[in-house]
Formats: sequence, structure tokens, C-alpha cells
Amino acid sequence: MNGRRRHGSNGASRDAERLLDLLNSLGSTTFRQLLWQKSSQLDLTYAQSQVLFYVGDHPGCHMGDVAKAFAVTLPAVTHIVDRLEQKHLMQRSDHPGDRRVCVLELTRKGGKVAHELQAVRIRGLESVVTRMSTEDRHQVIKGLEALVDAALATSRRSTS
Amino acid sequence: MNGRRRHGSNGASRDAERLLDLLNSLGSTTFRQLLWQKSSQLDLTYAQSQVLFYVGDHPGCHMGDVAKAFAVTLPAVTHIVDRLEQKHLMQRSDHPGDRRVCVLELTRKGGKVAHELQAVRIRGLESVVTRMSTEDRHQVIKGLEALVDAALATSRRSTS
DNA sequence: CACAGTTTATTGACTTAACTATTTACCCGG
DNA sequence: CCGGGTAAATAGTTAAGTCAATAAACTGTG
Repeated sequence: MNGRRRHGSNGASRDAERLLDLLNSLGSTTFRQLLWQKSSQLDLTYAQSQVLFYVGDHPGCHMGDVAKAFAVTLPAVTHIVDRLEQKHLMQRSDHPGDRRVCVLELTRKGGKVAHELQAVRIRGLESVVTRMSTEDRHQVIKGLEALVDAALATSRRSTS
Repeated sequence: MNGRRRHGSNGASRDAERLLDLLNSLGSTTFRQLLWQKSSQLDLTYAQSQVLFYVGDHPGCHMGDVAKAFAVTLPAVTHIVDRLEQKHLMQRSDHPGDRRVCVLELTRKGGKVAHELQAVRIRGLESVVTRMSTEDRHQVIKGLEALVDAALATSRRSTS
């Protein structure tokens, strides 16, 4: 059924195009504002918020871990952590056993801010999700899971 | 079937959380590299590529249109267009009938670069999409369409 | 132990991109 | 012709990213 299946690449190409369009819409104005408007109100830039969340989820991580997670160089991380430390949201500590490395942790205040920010982001998404049917929600979640899996598999293959 | 449907908001909240996770994965390293690595090879930053694509899709647009599309201020657009013009990828022209406005267009070279970049992006996504089942592809596309629609509806409501 | 090499992070100098506030140029309505 | 509003540019600042060089500490070999 459903003729025209000889070249899978033809369908894949059209799907890829459509998907690119959708991802662009997603990355654009509407969504970014929905998810990040609160950050600027708290005097946090996008990059600072990202690092705040990462360290919140990975307490005890090193500078290099952050750099790898966001695919930026170490000096970039140094600057961002400097600023988060100035705002008393994050703390560098010594690593016992290797005095070269920094151990990163959120301060109590940092934890509170991260939590609050996450709550706002979820509420923003909720206001969108409640406009969707149960079916559509299920579809987008399942679909994105498959997409992310496929992307990870692809990148693993190409980097190994 | 599938009890626990009394408060829709409970399910919506969990869906929103899951969705946020997925969107974060999408925005992170893997995907950004897949879609934007070629830009830096061509000495184009993320912002410059975005504006290049926008003007390619909207020839004859004004500076203010670009600013609105990306939700940035006009001075930001001025600088980016300056740089694209230096690289001979874009051109400002006079608007006949209103000499305040700039009319933007890609040069022939700019059109070529935009086309090439788009092709690379699609190929990158193809390499991911071909790892997905037909069903999953359909699901993610349909799901994202619903999500984008819902987001646009939400933002229209909140800004009006 | 000593010394060479590697790894981890910081510093400095530079570019790009964003902002606010201000200025310039122009259109339009009285 | 003059004032109000709009489109873009300019000036000055901050943030984030790059590369290159440096500092400090671990590691492993002679």
C-alpha cells in the first residue's frame, strides 16, 4: 500500500524539510519568549540560565563538564561562572584530591532561583499544552522522543 | 480505560515537564551542531545565518521587519546587515516613495550561500530522519504542527 | 626524586551581538 | 512651513564567544 516507496530518501527528504520548518518555528520568537522571558527579568542571560540549570542538575560537576555540555570553550565557561558567582548563585570549591579542578554547586539562593525559573517555564508550556488534545500531546512527546533518540544515535555514529 | 482523568491540569503539567526536557535536548549540543556547523565554516554566525534566511524568504523586506521577526531591536539588525553587506551577501536599496526605509535583498552570492546552507541543514536532518520509522516521522511532524499552532494561539491571546 | 608531558582552569586581547539612549532623515497632517 | 511620528543609524555599554598564552597541579618514566 501507499506506492512510491522505492527511494526511501525521497520521503525522508520531504520529511526533513518539513521538520526543519517546524524546528525553526519552535526556535523562533514565540517559543523563546515563552520559555526565557522570566530569565531577563531576573537579570540572567540565556547562557547564564542554561549553566544555572546544568549545575543544578549536576551538582559537583567541573568547568570542563559544562564546556562539553554546551559545546563551548573553557574561557567562555569561566566568564559565565564568574558572573553567576558575583550574583551569589553559584560556588566554586576545591576538589579534594585534584587541586586543578573546580567543583561547582549552586548556592541556596541559586537553587531557589533555578527552581523558580523552572516553574515559570513549565507554567508557560502548560498554557500551550492545555490548548492541545490529549492525542496531540501524546503524539508530540512520542515523536520528539524518537527524534532525540535518532539524533543521539546519529551523532554517536559520526563522532566515533 | 486509563483512569485518573479528573483533573486535566495534572496530566498537562506532567506533559509540560516532559516536553520541556525534550525541547532542551533538542536545543542542546547535538542538534545545534547538526544544523549550524556549516555556518561557522562559511564565517557566518548564527544570527547572520538567520537573517540571511529571513531575507531570502522575504525579499524586499525592511529593517524593521527583520527586527520584529527575531524580536530584537533595530540597532542589532543594523549591525548584522552591515556585516552581511560587507561580505557581499546582502544589499540595502532605497525604497522608492519612502526614503527612510531600506529595502533588503540577497545578492546573487547571498542567494547561493543561503541555498547551499539550507541544503546542508536538510541533509543533516535527513541523516537523523532516516533512522526513524515512518510512523515516528509522521508522529513528530503532526505533533509539532499541533504544538506550534497551540503556541501561536497562546501568544496571540496573551499579546492582544 | 626529578623532570617532561598532559590536563584544568584562568587571563588577556579581540569579535560579534545584544541593549538603551540619542540623533538624523523623512513623511504627513494641520 | 512647522510639529509629530516613524525608519534607520550612531554611540556607548555589557555579555558571550573565540584563540593564544600562562599557571598550577597531576602523572609517569628514568
